[in-house]
Parts: sequence; C-alpha cells; structure tokens
Amino acid sequence: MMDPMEVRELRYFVAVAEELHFGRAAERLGIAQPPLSRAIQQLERRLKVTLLDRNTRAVRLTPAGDALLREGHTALAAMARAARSAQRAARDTIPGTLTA
Amino acid sequence: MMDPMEVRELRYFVAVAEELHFGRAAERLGIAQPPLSRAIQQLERRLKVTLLDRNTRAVRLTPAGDALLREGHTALAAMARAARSAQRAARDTIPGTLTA
DNA sequence: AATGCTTACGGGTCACGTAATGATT
DNA sequence: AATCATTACGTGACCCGTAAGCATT
Repeated sequence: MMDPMEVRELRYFVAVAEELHFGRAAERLGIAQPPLSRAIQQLERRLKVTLLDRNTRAVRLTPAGDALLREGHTALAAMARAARSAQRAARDTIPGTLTA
Repeated sequence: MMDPMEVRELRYFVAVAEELHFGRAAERLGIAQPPLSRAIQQLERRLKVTLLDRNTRAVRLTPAGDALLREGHTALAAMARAARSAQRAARDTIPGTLTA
C-alpha cells in the first residue's frame, strides 16, 4: 500500500526545492507547471508528509522538505552511479573474458 | 533522450539478479513473469547494456549485471533513506517550531 | 512433453499539455 | 490587474495480466 518514491518524483522535488518557484523549476525540467505541481502533491501523499509551504506568495521548505532535499541529492547520485557502474563494467569487459 | 533509471526497474532487476530465475523473482515481486521480462529488457535498452545472459537454461549475471546488483542495493537504500529522513524530520517537528 | 523466457494482445492507470480557476499582492 | 500555484479536462504513453509462441532438455 505504501510503495517507494520514484526517481522522477524526487528529481521534480529537488528542482522545486532548489528554485523555490514552480515556474522556474518546470522550465528547468522541461515540463509545464501543472504536472510538476501534481507530482509534488503525489509525493507528499506518498510520504504522508508536507514538503513545501506555499501559503503566501513565496514557496518555502518545511523541515521535512529540507531533509529530503539534502538526502535526495545523495540518493539521486547513488542511482546515477549505479547506472554508470554497470555501463563501465560492460565497457571494461573484453568479450571473452567473462566472470565464469 | 537518455532518461534516468527508475526505482521500479532497479527493484525488478535486483530481484531477478538475486534469484537468477524470472519465475521466482516475479513471484517474490508479486507480479507475472511477462512484465518482469519486459522491464528488464527496457532497463537494458535504457542503459544500453546487457545485464543478464539467458541463453541456455540458466540465467546468469554479466559483469555489468554484477556491478548493477552491488551498486543497486546501495542506491535503493539511499532512496529509502531519503524518504524516511523526510518522514522523521516531519515527525520530529513540533508544530510551531518551523525553521524560519 | 515439460520448463522457462519472450512476444502478442487488450485494458486500465498514469503523466502530460492546454485551458480555466483561485488566491495573493 | 498581475503573478503564481492549483484544479479541470482530454489524450497519449506506459504497465500489467492472460494467452500464445519458441527454445532447450
């Protein structure tokens, strides 16, 4: 019932958290504001946590949002590293020198 | 054109890589074999890397697959940790003690 | 013939963009 | 009135399960 956070959601959140502005974040991500707004809501629902205060004009991070921003960078980096690691291993493999 | 690996794909791959058997991995994931098989193919296409040798009867890891399995665990853990970190920060926040 | 991965096919969900709405300055 | 996030609405892509296909033992 509580499935894991997806990379796309986290990427979107990081963009908003860094820009503190949905419009600029959407532009940076190459999407429109509405899907970005919805993705953040979905992530908040998934985690059952409020990540952003957008009461007034300004968008600000909640403590939970601040924590997710910091750990989020690490997590996204780890995902990217895993992918690169596989690609490097493939590149460094001389066809015929298999692990077996 | 080369978008990032998703958590679902990596989770599926780890299951197959650990079981070395699509049927058991699918059962463990609570899905059918076909979507699992397709997800692995999609991941291989995305990374442009062959992760599994399923020529003969047995399923075996390629060097790239082996690398992804090891780094993959770390990455999935980092994603889960980021989520928990946000939830913990929210829980530890007394309503009224905001960062501002 | 049995086992096991893959391809074919149909359906439901999800993510997106455009347009309209609401709220704040 | 202007700015900016959200909700409404329709469409295309994606993911899944069932069924059929194909290869190996």
